[in-house]
Amino acid sequence: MTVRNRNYALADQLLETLEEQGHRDTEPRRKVVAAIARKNRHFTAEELRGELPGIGRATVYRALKLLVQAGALCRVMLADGALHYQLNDSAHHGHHHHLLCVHCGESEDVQGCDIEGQLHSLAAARQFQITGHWLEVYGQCYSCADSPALPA
Amino acid sequence: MTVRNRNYALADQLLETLEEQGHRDTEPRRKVVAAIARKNRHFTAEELRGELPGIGRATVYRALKLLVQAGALCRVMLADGALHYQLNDSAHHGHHHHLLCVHCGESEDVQGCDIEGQLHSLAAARQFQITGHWLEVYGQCYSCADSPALPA
DNA sequence: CCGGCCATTGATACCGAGTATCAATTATGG
DNA sequence: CCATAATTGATACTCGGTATCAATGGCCGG
Repeated sequence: MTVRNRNYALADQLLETLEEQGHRDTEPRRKVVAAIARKNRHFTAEELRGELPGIGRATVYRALKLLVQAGALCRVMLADGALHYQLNDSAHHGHHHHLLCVHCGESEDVQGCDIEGQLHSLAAARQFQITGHWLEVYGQCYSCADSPALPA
Repeated sequence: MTVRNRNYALADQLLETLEEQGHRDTEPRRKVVAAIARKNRHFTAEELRGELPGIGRATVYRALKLLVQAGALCRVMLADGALHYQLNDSAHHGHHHHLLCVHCGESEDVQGCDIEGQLHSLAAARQFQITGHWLEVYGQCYSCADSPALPA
């Protein structure tokens, strides 16, 4: 499949997700979703908005919110505290974490970790009932590990 | 020790921390630090600022930044994404996590967890070199567990 | 196929959390 | 006590996000 086709397919899939949630298929929404589908990395709201001149600010933010709620996008917090959005590949729609490369910005998903279990036993000792958690992991990915490191 | 005295002592301690880092002992700084010392829970920057009329906005934010850098304060992210500040009790100046009660807002520190170890072995398999992480845990504390639960 | 209802849009304004700038002030060391 | 350097606070700006509200336009039922 060509890149062009993959993006089209992804955009359609995202739109479909929104429709399943009872949201309408509108022109501005199509454009936002298409721009997101073109992304191969996490991005900020403003970055996305910059690629969508003519589309209202609120519309972009609303679309992002809906897609996060639908589980198609997730928010990732970078090491510097910046909040980015990232497409959830369809296999990872559920709860998962990220290994974020502070060097190249790449991110890998992590699912098979039993942090949950560990947290629960820890919390049990304090009679604290865990309902959720947020975890981001920062470091260097395989391809960046050899490269000259970032200044400490 | 009375509450008043405890707060004074804490405020002095915070000021001292700043001086150790080479920062000056100024009137506005004293006031900011005193307001922080009065807090027994995490707070937002604007909340703090509201308690300091007459002190410039930038000054409040600058003081917060310095105290975070000095390790006397830490930033905690609430379940709703709001960023708060919290006094580090002197025993927990190093890296630690929080059990945040979404009901009463109380927070407990966690240190003795070996999430690190777990993350490292996980990352090793992917040849990812971890340099840091960010974790917040949400739930209900002991005293809130019996109380009528929040609407799901 | 059409009309109406209601979701959606986008402009505007607002908020919270910061940061940059810069002239005026002030703490502090010599 | 003076000079230097840090600090202050006003202002303005950024970024991320939400509230409002009149105007638009998708969609469904007739």
